[in-house]
Amino acid sequence: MVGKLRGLGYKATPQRLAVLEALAAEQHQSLEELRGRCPGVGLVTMYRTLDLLSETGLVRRLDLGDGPRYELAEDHHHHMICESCGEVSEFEECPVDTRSLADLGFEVNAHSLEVYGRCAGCVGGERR
Amino acid sequence: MVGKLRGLGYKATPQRLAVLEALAAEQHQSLEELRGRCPGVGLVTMYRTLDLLSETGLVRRLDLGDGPRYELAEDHHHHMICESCGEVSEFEECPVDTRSLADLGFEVNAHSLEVYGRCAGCVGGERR
DNA sequence: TCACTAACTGAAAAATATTTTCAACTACAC
DNA sequence: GTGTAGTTGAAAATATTTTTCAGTTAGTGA
Ligand SMILES: [Zn+2]
Ligand SMILES: [Zn+2]
Ligand SMILES: [Zn+2]
Ligand SMILES: [Zn+2]
Repeated sequence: MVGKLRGLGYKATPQRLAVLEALAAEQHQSLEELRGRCPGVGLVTMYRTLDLLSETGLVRRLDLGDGPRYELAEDHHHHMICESCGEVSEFEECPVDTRSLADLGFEVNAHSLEVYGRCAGCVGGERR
Repeated sequence: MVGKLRGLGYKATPQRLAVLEALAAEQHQSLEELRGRCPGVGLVTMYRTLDLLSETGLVRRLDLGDGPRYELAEDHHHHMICESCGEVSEFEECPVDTRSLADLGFEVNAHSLEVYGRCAGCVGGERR
């Protein structure tokens, strides 16, 4: 990670390392959650660092319904969002086949998929 | 549309009808674009109306990379976003198969998919 | 090891975006 | 028509993000 940053010509500052460490603690954190894990890092630097990490591809910015959230872009995965309890969970098996888009002349680089519904807990049990 | 609103217990005010008409003019508009088509409707009412329409399911709120955008939720479709020229286009054929999520106990209600890459124009031609 | 410099940081201010408040207004059921 | 719950919009409050700029620092190379 540090190597990748430096390879791109960026400095590996303590602030950037702190943000990376905060991101590693949990997926899908909001700016404020990340900030809680990075006392010491200024707000402006949080914004700038998340922008920079997003541009390098190390981090993905998500829109899961509430404000922006961030996660380390380690593997390809998607999100299931429970509309009853709000839980966000991930799944690895990719149910998307974009090959047909090639017929339209579109060259696919990436995709994002979010699935909305009710999680196992809410289906099985109590919550409406 | 008016019927659906009233059926849910909401009033069909001129402001709401104006917003619906603005939405019908073009898909994927930002708040400011919509506002341009609704002179006469106050900013607060724009926010409230778009919230309300999103909740009823008449309208979808999108995140295509820049700020929020809105579209009438008429048919099921997805978006291709060209990373070179920014063009957003739609495609109808749904390349998502969420059946495997049932094995995880998740009850799927809806999904959203965005595909990123380069559009036919940019692939064929000039733009980097 | 040390100095140099481009890159970086953070406080403050500015710019934007969104939500709350509340008094006045109106769609529509009766 | 009347009554009333629902609706509107201006202003104010709040939240979010960007810009500025003077001071700091990581990393390079002597
Ligand atoms: Zn995730
Ligand atoms: Zn996928
Ligand atoms: Zn669309
Ligand atoms: Zn689909």
